[in-house]
Amino acid sequence: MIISVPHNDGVDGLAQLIRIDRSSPVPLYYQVAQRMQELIESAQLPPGSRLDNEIALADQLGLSRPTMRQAIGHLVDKGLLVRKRGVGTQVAQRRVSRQVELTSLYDDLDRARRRPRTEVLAFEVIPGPPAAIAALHLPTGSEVLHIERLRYAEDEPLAVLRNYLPAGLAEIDRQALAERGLYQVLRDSGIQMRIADQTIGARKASAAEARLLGEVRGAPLLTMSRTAYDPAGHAVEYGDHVYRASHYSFELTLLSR
Amino acid sequence: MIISVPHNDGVDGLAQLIRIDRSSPVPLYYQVAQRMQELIESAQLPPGSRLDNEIALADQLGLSRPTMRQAIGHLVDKGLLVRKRGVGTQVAQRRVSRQVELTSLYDDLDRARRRPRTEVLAFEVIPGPPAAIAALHLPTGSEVLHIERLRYAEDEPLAVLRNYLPAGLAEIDRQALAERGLYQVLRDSGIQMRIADQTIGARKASAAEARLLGEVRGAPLLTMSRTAYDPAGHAVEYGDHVYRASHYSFELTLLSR
DNA sequence: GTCGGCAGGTTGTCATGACATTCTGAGCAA
DNA sequence: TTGCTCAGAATGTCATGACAACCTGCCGAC
Repeated sequence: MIISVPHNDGVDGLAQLIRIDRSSPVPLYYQVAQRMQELIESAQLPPGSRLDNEIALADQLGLSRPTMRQAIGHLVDKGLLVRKRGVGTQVAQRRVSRQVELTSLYDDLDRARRRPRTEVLAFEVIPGPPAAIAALHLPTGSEVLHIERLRYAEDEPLAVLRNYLPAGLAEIDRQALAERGLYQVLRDSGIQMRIADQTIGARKASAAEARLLGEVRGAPLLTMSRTAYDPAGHAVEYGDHVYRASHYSFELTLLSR
Repeated sequence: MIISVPHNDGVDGLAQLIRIDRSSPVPLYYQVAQRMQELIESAQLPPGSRLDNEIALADQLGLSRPTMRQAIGHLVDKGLLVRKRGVGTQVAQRRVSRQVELTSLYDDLDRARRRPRTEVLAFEVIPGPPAAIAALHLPTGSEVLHIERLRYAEDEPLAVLRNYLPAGLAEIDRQALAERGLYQVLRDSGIQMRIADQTIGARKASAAEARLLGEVRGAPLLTMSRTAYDPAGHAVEYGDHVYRASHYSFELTLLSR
């Protein structure tokens, strides 16, 4: 009788599914990581399947072991792979839903094909309100660009977005804001965002908010205030947003360690 | 006249502030990373200060460059350091507030000295409700441990916590739950949690919830449902929590890329 | 039959060396 | 004075080699 090897869902020909272009400027480890992520997300590498050991994989792909390890480590950090010393490397059991990243609401809606639309309610340079000044770590009395927008999804009002940016940070066009998300506009201006602090809470809608959002007064709203920083740690944006709780919720993935 | 070197807040004797113990089982890169994190958090390495280059640092500490890079990379991932190719490595401008991790509310309150207290309302094995079954990816009809708790902070009711765990996952003592947080109890049982999916929303309080939490009916509540997975990707816990919006908000730090 | 030790396999850590890429600033030329 | 070029310096990438720590399963001893 033939005993089937337990848990052996191994993929022998992983190397055949990955092509490496050594003339590309894209780093080798990144090419491998990206390709492996595609394979995992397309279920060609199903959850639970075991990879060959690092040395064999590196050998098959014509890479060194550190490079292969770097690729695998990248995916382990993302939670797509699980490594166990003395055992091996497996594809993690579940598909990871995309992490809530430093994206704007607009990008999220756009990806979800929810037909985002934006109405710019205010767009002006003003002396910074104390809350914005404090969040952006600016000297008292500094001027800020104040933006207020009403965001729709599928022609239904969804959120009121108030944002404050240091005046003169970037060339921002009011028209661009009506067509794209703030974060996309910032990125197009060369502003990078690396870290953000968020606070998520809830409260009742004021009369004005209820009117804008098509809710009754006192309806529960989800609130999110966020300060975003560039790679050097300088604050570039402070936002104070309210969402219709009946139409919106935040989804996020936490990684431990 | 002496021209001061621009931006040179360099710390020469970094090596003198770091001691490595080669006989320790703790990896060298980790010893270095941990010590550097201490120095940054204690402002002995102030924000903006520049580190020596990797090769010099490695040399000063008697390490190889890859090891030194691994230590620095660790802190870059945490957002404590900023690396720029061709330029150097600097301490990031702002102090990073602690990331919302896979901690329970109890741990957070305990750390904040808010005197958490727990009242266990329900503790029973039941046939799994559909929502819990789906979240935990269990076969229909499976039994689950159902826990319902009322959490206080400083003798003020704060949240109603409903949790579901696969039956028989761990030895859980009702008494332990009254004294510690669920996550601490799970960790003590050897259950590890690596990834969690969370959804945060808001809604009005039901009559029962309002009574438990000392709010009026219709008061805004913050809701959080979470499914936590162990390193292998198996669901270990599903929680459905409601918080008094007037007393609680979520704070989290997002890192991009 | 059960327990414990041992061997083999796999990932974790660390060192050394080399070259590529990128940024900054000094110095030269217009 | 202004703009361009280039050298220096720093990080980014990759290769090779070696040993350590850990897990699993086999196999022998009791």
